[in-house]
Amino acid sequence: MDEEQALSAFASLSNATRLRMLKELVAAGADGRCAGDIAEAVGASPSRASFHLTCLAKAGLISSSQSAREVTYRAEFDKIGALVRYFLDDCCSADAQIRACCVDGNGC
Amino acid sequence: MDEEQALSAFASLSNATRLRMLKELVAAGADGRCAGDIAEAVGASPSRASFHLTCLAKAGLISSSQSAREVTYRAEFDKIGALVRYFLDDCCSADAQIRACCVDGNGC
DNA sequence: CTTCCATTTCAATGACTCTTGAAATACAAT
DNA sequence: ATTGTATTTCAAGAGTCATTGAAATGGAAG
Repeated sequence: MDEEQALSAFASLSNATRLRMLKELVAAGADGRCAGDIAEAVGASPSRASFHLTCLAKAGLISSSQSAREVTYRAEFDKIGALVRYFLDDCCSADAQIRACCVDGNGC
Repeated sequence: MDEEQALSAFASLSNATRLRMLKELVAAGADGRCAGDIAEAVGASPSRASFHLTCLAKAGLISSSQSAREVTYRAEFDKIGALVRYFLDDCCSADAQIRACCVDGNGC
């Protein structure tokens, strides 16, 4: 993960529709979910859903695969973890207070 | 931390100038740094620096205090940690693989 | 082969974001 | 008082992003 990828990922996460889509896909696990289901889950029109899913995919946070006429999207768990790690280590200098906050959740 | 705050925070982090500013401020620790120093560190004009610092402050990731004619900005360590925690817990369903990735950094 | 379904692409529009330089504010020093 | 320094505010312009609905693609089923 480099700065450019991180910026793209953060831009993806700065939109409510996309954040909810990612949430749906993480919850769906390794099997993922097809485009139409995700669209319905977040209340987006097909074209709007496609737009935002493409954005998340370009950022590397999700991936897609086609089978028959359905397109299945999946969360890229490693990439998501790598983003958090990049942020904690490279942007936040591996600061102990920040890490304690987000790992233990001790009163932050 | 709620969704609206997280979206605002992610939007703040999606710009290179601001991401670098945050990095400077985390590295600077609790004492923070004054606006001019931050501007110089990231290579931004005064007005551009002010614009981006205001953006980070509105998102709650940094705070400011004025003394004489200098304005000192500081990273809000707790808020930064809370953002990461919100992302891991609420957006990523506290997923174990993602957490392992970002905490241990085991091969992600 | 025609119709249906899932999804993407496209074009148009409006809204937002970023940058720039100039002007304004506010304080300190001479 | 005047000058200088630190920072913010403002207005204009370019660029990017989001939404909409219509059209296109491509596979499945009758």
